[in-house]
Amino acid sequence: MSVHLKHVFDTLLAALGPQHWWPGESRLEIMVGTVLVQNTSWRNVERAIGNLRESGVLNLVALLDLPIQELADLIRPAGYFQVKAKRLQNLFAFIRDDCGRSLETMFGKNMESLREQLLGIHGIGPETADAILLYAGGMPSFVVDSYTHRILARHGWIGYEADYHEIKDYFELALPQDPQLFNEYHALLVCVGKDFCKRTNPKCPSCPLIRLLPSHGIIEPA
DNA sequence: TGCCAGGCCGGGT
DNA sequence: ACCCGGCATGGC
Repeated sequence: MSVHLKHVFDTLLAALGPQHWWPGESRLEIMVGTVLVQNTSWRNVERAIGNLRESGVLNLVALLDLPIQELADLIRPAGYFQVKAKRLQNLFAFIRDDCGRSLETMFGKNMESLREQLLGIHGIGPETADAILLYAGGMPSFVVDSYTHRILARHGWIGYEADYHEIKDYFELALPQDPQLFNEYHALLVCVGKDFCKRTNPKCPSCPLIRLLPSHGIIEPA
């Protein structure tokens, strides 16, 4: 199995090249992006982050003082802007109250305990927590998303009923705990999803998804 | 024009 | 333990 997943990675990397994730110029910007991108296209998130940057509030001090309605108005293009504004404030409050307003302190924590703390924040679920750990913190926490689930299930590598942590374990138990590997792997899976999953019905098990290099070990769905 | 996008939460059964 | 609706903008 470990040979299998590493082989898939090598094949994807050779075919698609490094993805240079996560897009963003600071750890704080990356964290903001992980919340804004929840069930939303990255294109829309870019506009929202652009608004924050142009307004000069893309820093912790400013964000901690920004009234929620002003925050919501700035992130409007990302959709769900009222709930996401609250979720962002919850995350900022965690950094303020439980990390001494310091990202150094935040990511100096033990990964497992920090993950549990992040999951305790209202609006931060497993994917967002893992994306923060991996892409903002450089910690080896594999990120699972809907593409990952669909790609693996349609190849028959996992069942459709597999839950988030089953899939996370599937990768983490088979691969070395290398942040750079986890970083690139998740990014490549999303890239595959974007390029090959467009306009497919995720509820249709026979819908063609992956046509990438079957001769290299990535098989066609049944 | 309807469906989808790098989720998550709360209420109902 | 599921299943479902709500949240919302922009692209194709």
